[in-house]
Amino acid sequence: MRVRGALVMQRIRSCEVSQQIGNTIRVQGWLAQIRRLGGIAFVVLRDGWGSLQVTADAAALAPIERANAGPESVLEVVGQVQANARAPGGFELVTPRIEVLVAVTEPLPVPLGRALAKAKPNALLDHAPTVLRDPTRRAIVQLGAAAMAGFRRGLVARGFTEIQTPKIIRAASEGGANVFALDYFGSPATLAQSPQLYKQIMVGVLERVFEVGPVFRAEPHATVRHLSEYVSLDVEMGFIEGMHDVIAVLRETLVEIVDALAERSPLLELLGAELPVVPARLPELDFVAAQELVELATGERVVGEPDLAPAHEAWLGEHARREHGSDFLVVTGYPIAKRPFYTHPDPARTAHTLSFDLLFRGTELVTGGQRLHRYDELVAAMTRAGIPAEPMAGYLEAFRFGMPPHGGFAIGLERLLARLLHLPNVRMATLFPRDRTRCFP
RNA sequence: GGGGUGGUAGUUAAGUCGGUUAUAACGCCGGCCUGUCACGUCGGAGGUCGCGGGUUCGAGUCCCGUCCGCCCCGCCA
Repeated sequence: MRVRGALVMQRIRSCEVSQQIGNTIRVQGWLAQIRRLGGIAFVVLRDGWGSLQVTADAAALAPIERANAGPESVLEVVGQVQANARAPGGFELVTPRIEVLVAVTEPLPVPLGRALAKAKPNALLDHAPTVLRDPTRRAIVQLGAAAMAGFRRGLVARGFTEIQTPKIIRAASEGGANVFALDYFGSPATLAQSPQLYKQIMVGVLERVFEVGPVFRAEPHATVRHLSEYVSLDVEMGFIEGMHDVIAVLRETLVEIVDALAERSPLLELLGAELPVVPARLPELDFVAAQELVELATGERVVGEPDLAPAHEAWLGEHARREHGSDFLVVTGYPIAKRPFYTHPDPARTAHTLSFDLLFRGTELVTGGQRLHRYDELVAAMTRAGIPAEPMAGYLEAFRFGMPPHGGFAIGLERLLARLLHLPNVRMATLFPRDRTRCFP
């Protein structure tokens, strides 16, 4: 191994350095910080996997001084890995030879590090391209990746096939006018609010399917739990006996997600996250019973209302914590008036449905349920909802030619992360959030 | 769409009853410091107080208008 000459040393990633004790290695990354103590200085080098302390004397820092290289400059360092109990992680790079690959000479718009915790959300989002480099911000991204990996792993193990459905579609998938319209070669089209209709069609093909992908909502809401574009973790499965088969898969999927997150415990610790325990059976509450509980506790008149208000969901979240020791609560049997046309009514009480919401720490995280699968019933439901059949011809074709009893659910990824990590705003769980007033960076 | 609230240095905030040169912390720059890991310490630079108009001897502060953001509700994951 030679530092100079025809042989180029292999680049070592920060996460591999602990296996290189005693070796002279080459590392590359960003200058996170220099702590100067006079004759000795500690250079913190960050790469895509973590960070590494480089211990340098004044002479070794000369290239940085010459280039006037400030925070976020891109560096290459060749040095020897030395075990040292005084170094973070128990090792450091000594006798370094530092080369400045890209010198950054202006201060960051939002300094990384401890100041970040106090910055306003807007400043963080405006400067996401650099702010995301902060270890706490990128940990959120990494945990999101882990959650998606757990979701996929669990479903694949249960015989589900991952699909990708179109995001440019003819008609609104959920009904309602809150869709983004776009020009499709001169014809009107919209961005998909949900893969709902397509994943149902695919139940007729593969029985069990799932999708990880973006959905688009043009609702003019402005709250800490809404985005105009978010990632939906969608599941749909055929040949169910009833809604509880769907809830069972949801529970198992949550276990898989939590397990995958648990494998990233350093990231969880960095963010102070507490993983929820998924109970052996998710606590369930009927919609009307939930309303009665809220009414009894708060004195507000809520029985008879078609939906639960966010404040009531928060109360129910605390109720689940108190009574069941659970961060999760399944609310079943929502009124049919507030559910989309494809929702299966409850045969025992037709004003209610075989559908459910999953509350996670008091926030609506999942919606799911059993769907209508008989063609005639579906057409009747569409007629009642005032949905024209013509744009839905493809959807209806699947049902005309035999669909089994089926159901599914969708998890909002950013909401999961926001509640998991106690983020004040769902926007903080997104790389580049889109909302009513933000379409940049 | 309705309601509430805010805009002061790169970032976060203070600024009293309208009164002299608009403060502080972090960040940035410079000095000192050989085991830091929120390093410490001394000094320095950095401002169209969102914008426009008005009241006043005098406006960050009061009034009117305007722009932009944030939070809540409706709706939703």
